[in-house]
Amino acid sequence: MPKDKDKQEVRVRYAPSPTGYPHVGNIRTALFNWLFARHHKGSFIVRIEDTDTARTVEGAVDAILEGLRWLGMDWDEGPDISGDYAPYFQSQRLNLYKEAAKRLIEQGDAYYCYCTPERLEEMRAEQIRLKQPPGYDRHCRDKSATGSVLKVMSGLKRVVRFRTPLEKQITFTDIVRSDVTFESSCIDDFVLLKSDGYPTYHLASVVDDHNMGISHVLRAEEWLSSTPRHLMLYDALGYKPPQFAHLPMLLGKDRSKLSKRHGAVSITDYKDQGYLPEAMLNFLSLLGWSLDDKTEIMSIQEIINNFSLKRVNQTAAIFNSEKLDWMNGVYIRNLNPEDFTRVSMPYLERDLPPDIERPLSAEYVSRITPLIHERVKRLDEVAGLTDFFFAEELEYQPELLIVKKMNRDLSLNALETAYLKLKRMHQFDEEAIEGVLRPLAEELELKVGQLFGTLRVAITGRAVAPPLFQTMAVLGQKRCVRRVKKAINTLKEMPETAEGA
RNA sequence: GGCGCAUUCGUCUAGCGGCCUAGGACACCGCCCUCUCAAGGCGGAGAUCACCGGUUCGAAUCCGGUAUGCGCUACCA
Repeated sequence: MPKDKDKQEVRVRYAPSPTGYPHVGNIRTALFNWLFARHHKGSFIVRIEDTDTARTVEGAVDAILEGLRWLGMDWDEGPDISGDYAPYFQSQRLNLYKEAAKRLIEQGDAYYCYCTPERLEEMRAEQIRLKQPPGYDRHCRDKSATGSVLKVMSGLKRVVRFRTPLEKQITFTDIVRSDVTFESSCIDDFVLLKSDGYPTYHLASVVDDHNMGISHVLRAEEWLSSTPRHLMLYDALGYKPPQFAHLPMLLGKDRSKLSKRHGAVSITDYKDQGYLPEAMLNFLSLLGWSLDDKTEIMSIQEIINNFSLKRVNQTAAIFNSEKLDWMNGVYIRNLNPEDFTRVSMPYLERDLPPDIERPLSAEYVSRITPLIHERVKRLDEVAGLTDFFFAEELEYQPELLIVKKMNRDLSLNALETAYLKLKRMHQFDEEAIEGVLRPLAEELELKVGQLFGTLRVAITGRAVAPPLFQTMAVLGQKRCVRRVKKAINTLKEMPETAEGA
């Protein structure tokens, strides 16, 4: 047989359930599916698994799609754009599942179960008490169907359960974990159709993956133990199963499943904190996958070109945001000045104190942002790093004005001398300022660090700030002179014996 | 409890029988650069490759067991 015969088109799917925010672990799964599809020039499909009516959250679908869009992941078929296998909401495909369930019942591979939740709970409690493996006791498995007509007529709720083969070995080859074997004797008669008419994940995903022509199922490792159930369903339904690849999970710092108490877990949180989508995508791609032993910073295209399930590892990874911060800094520094200003703007508008006039001047901002560009790891730091450029008046912590190896009088003298010099300047650009201040240090017999440090506090109100001369040039002569004056006054109000911080 | 998967520096990872006295990156420490902070450069510390046996001339790499972690064991996905 020619090789190409069994080479099928790659069709993968991301199948989130809209029960909350788009979790990064979940998004990482979406990413691997997307990378796999794009690498193989296949299709990436988004399918909404809204079969749990109780847990469905309003707006969750939009948030999920928004997360994908933000990262630049596009889909070929999905809830908003439809496609050849529409609809892409499972809640709109109920007939398909019902038909499948009906067929299984007729074939004898499934049956109605009338056990009440109360009975099931009691049964489970008893099993746990007796240290038996919990699971459905197959109470309704071999009940004749004749009695059920009466039960249905009397309004009794029922579910459809799979008639799990009692003794069967299920072996499959997982792309990332190779051969895995399960005994069907350890699997109970799981529910296929719930009493509300909705399918469980097991039935719905099998029916849809088959109907939508999915070639590879790439999902998190937590699904590994469910795979034999799915395989039995494929078998009973006469479907050819797809290939499976179970991806390593994402864990929190304490090695437990990543959740809200570990901090930000929603992809939207990362956007809000000022991570660039390219950095986020690069970082996420490296959680469980690697190109080689050294390459880390890669463009989306490079990742797509090189992505392979062969290089996906089997170990769960701890989501470590320190490294993300570093990587985001790299991406920020790689931005050209215009782009950095552009991406910073929304964060400035959002984070600067409310008393600062809006909208911000784009021209003014574009003169400030280059001064902090290489210092930023996250865009939500930008406002805190630059607020003194926008404030009219500064409030000083007096002790900051006395830098190390200085005292009150020395500082006062330095500032007063500088004040006079600055006031008299005709040109106020970076070179001119440096031309005045550098000789001044010598004149005052101070180290440049002492003079510039003192001035830095006077000009910015803080001990750590962007380079002095550039900062002053952006602020302008008037404001600089005014601030130095205020610093002088602040120092004068201090007792003569005052010490620096 | 049962079943399954996993186990290399604190973290992300490279490694697929000899290239490993285990490589890279983040974080950390030191030095250089320097007006502070960053960025950058250089250097350092950090992993008896979970443990115990076996196979082999030779094992992080193959096999078995143990331990630990994680997952599943719902009318949740």
